[in-house]
Amino acid sequence: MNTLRSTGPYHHGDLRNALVDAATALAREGGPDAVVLREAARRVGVSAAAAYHHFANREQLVQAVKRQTLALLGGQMQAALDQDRASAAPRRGRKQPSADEVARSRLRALGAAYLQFAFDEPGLFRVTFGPRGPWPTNEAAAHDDNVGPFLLLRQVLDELVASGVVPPERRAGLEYVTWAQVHGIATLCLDGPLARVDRAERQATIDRTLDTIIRGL
Amino acid sequence: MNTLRSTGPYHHGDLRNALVDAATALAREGGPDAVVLREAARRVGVSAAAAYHHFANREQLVQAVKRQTLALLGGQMQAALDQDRASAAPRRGRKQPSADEVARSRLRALGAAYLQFAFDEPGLFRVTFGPRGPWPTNEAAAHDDNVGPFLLLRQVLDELVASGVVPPERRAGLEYVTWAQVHGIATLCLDGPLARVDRAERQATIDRTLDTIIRGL
DNA sequence: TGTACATCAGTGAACGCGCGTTCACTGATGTAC
DNA sequence: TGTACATCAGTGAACGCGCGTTCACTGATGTAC
Repeated sequence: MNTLRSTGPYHHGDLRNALVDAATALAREGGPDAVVLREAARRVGVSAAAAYHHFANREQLVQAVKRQTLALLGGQMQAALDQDRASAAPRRGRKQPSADEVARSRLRALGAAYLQFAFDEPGLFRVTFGPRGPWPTNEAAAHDDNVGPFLLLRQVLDELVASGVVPPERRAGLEYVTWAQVHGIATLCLDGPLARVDRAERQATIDRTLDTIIRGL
Repeated sequence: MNTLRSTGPYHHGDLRNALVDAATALAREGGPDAVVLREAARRVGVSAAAAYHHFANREQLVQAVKRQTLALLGGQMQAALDQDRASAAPRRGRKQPSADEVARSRLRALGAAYLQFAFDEPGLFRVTFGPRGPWPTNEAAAHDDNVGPFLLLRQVLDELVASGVVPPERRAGLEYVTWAQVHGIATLCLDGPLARVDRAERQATIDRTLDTIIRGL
């Protein structure tokens, strides 16, 4: 057992990020109501007042958590797309999938990744897509190779048009229609009537929803 | 100006309902965080402690608001169905719509009514379908001629099967798929990226969503 | 018809809580000269 | 290389708030006899 380090250096050095991480952990553990500025400061080992050198108020801290969460979600959606591409790569003994099959598969992968995130991280999901404060924008969450969830969806929908699955005249606003479908089922599963059904039935409903999204294109 | 009635009768007579109504008004005005037991008591003109003769705790009061809201929603959905039936009634100079057209129209009316309710009553909607506490059950909200939103949806989906629009093998779980679609777009419009777009664009997205629901059947 | 009494539905004061935020302050850091 | 000083990033204590809930109580009601 080591000695407790009761005091660190006077200046933290990266307090802003530390607070966002602590607040994110709170959101993860307990959802919107659990994101408490004082508790985040406590976890970092700093006075509550110190937070006000980095955030104007609690709401700004929460917004930072939302942005971080959206970036995380974007990463997982990108990873799902990458994996989908890898598993569709030509191998001997398997026929090449057609362009429209590929595009459909990518949209499904995107939706499945969104739902997987909701189930893996219900607290973060509820904070990010809850009724309090604006939802984080794709632009705010995107950086480096992470282009953000919304742009990924946009790209895949464009592929669906290019491959002839979606008639161009139906392309407008399709981001929102598809997002709503997948978001709605996430909500029903997390907080609604599907929250208490068993895994298998829930998965069946999810599959049916993804089928319906594809069919509705 | 009349004299202020500073004191009423000692016994209220219908305090439980009065508290639920006051709490519903709070929900309507300010959403989940605004449903404050003390304030509901204040509005009714009664001590906060009196509420505890009718509710075990705040959560029970909120649940009552949710039930009342679901009943209200059910009423409006029923009204929308009635009106749809009336407007589809045979008149001279108009051809009789086919059974599958009728069924589709009814589903659309149901979805439109759900969305209209969300926009008319965002506070109630957020309380009822929010992440805190279970969603009210159809059974709890149904009474008298009000059969509840979920049962209405079920009935209309059955009509879609009967009229051949929906293949029977696709009927299972369809309540949740369609509910999710319409609920998702409500969420995006109320709290999400569509909250800040103008009415026309929002309406266009709603129409596209309803089209997509019908097409996806 | 009258009365004792159990029960019901209120009161008002208080408790304990933990939050967000502000304040006057101080220790640490870095830069101009 | 040293030093004065502005600035930055912390501290700890306090404020004010309003909430949910509990407590001992009292006024009103209805029922048994």
